[in-house]
Amino acid sequence: MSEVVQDERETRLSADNLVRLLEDDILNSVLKPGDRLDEQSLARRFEVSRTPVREALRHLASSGLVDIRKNQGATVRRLTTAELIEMFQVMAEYEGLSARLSARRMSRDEIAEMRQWNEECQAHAGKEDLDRFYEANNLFHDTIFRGARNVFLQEESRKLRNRLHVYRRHITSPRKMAKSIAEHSRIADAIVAGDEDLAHALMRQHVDLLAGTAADVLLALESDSIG
Amino acid sequence: MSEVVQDERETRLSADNLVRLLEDDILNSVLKPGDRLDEQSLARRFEVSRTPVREALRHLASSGLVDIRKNQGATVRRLTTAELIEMFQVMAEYEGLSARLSARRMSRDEIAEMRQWNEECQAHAGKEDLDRFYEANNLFHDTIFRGARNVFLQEESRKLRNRLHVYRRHITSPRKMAKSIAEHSRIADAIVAGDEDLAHALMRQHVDLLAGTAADVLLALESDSIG
DNA sequence: ATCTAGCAGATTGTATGCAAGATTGGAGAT
DNA sequence: ATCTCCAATCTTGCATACAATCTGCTAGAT
Repeated sequence: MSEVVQDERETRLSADNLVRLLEDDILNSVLKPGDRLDEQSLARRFEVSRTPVREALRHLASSGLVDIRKNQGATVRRLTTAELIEMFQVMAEYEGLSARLSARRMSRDEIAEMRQWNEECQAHAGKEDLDRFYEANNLFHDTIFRGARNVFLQEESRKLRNRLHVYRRHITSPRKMAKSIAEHSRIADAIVAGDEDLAHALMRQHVDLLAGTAADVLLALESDSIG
Repeated sequence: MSEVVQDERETRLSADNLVRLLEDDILNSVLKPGDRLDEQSLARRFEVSRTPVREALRHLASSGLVDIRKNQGATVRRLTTAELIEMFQVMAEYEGLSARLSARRMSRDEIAEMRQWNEECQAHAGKEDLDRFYEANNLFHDTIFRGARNVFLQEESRKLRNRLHVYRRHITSPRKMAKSIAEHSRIADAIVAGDEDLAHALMRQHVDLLAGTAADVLLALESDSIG
């Protein structure tokens, strides 16, 4: 055994890998909003020099997950309530569009898959298994995004969902699950029927938890603290 | 005069400035889709080292304007027809949402401004001044984005509009100007009336030049070449 | 003549050194 | 005791050096 014992990961990490690793840490709340991302510490932790770390941080910055301020380093981005509302509104629009496009383009297989995931939602809702419901719910929506045949939309919504992920979990409440499942059913029906306007509208309403005037009220309340 | 004569720009460019300069070059077609972005050449041109150039390129890559492939350098991203259609669909959704939100929130001043820009559109359309029409048209839409009070939406649509800019100019045809102006009027009316659903729908239709089934046809034609 | 292998040049990816700006802690003054 | 100012330390930003990979050309074989 003369060889040096390697880390579990590959021999060496590169900048691209760092992006994913850091992204994961942020999404899984290992790194929390406001946490400082010190270049040297990260370099030591991943056993690379500062250069690839810097590049990874810049990348994360332009995808919105971290903040970089000149000569003051990077921190995990903290979202204000106002920003969250804004993002949810856009997310609702993405989802609405995906439903509209799916109503035009979805394949038989995907329709079956979509219905399958909603049944899974129902199963986990029955057992009040929040985490698994959340997961099945995501897969239901994913299927509709795939059915939309719009890679750009899929990618943009993926990025946005990543940014909202941490905050989104807390919103899923037990009693809303039943309501969600019923809404899923109606959305699925509209898609199968090819009624794109209905699919769009139903999906928008389904996702936009803060629909109606609630958003406007909160927006007014917090508008000073937007920075 | 013992001091060294400085360049017209500030004494020194930093990575952040580079992002904007390169962005401008791409948007103004100084750098065309497919062009190679050599790190050393750019470093010489801007009189900095490769490090900030690399950071700028990574930034542009994650905002979608350039492609970076490992060990093969950066090129100005070239969009396929299919990708363009996808992006226009999303852009239409952004615009639709901005109209919806403006119908709820737009101020009196902004309403006046919005109508002003459409009159400007009309003036330039009369003289068949495509460039100025294009500009006034953009400002009309900008006003609605501002009226929506959603910074995130505004920023995302700005990024997307940048990416589409080069391709978009060519789409504006003389005879479509009159139609646009009429549609602007109806959108403005819906916003003023506070009819968010109508504003949303009208704006979507207005922007989605490839609406209806045209997109699907082209998508089917090109779907093999999406890579 | 064409195809392949291998070497030379060029370009990107990473590491490290150095300068400029920011943060923090303490000493002195009020 | 608290506030202010200054300096030591630390961190980031940029430059340069080195390593790894890719590209393109040439030479040789079939």
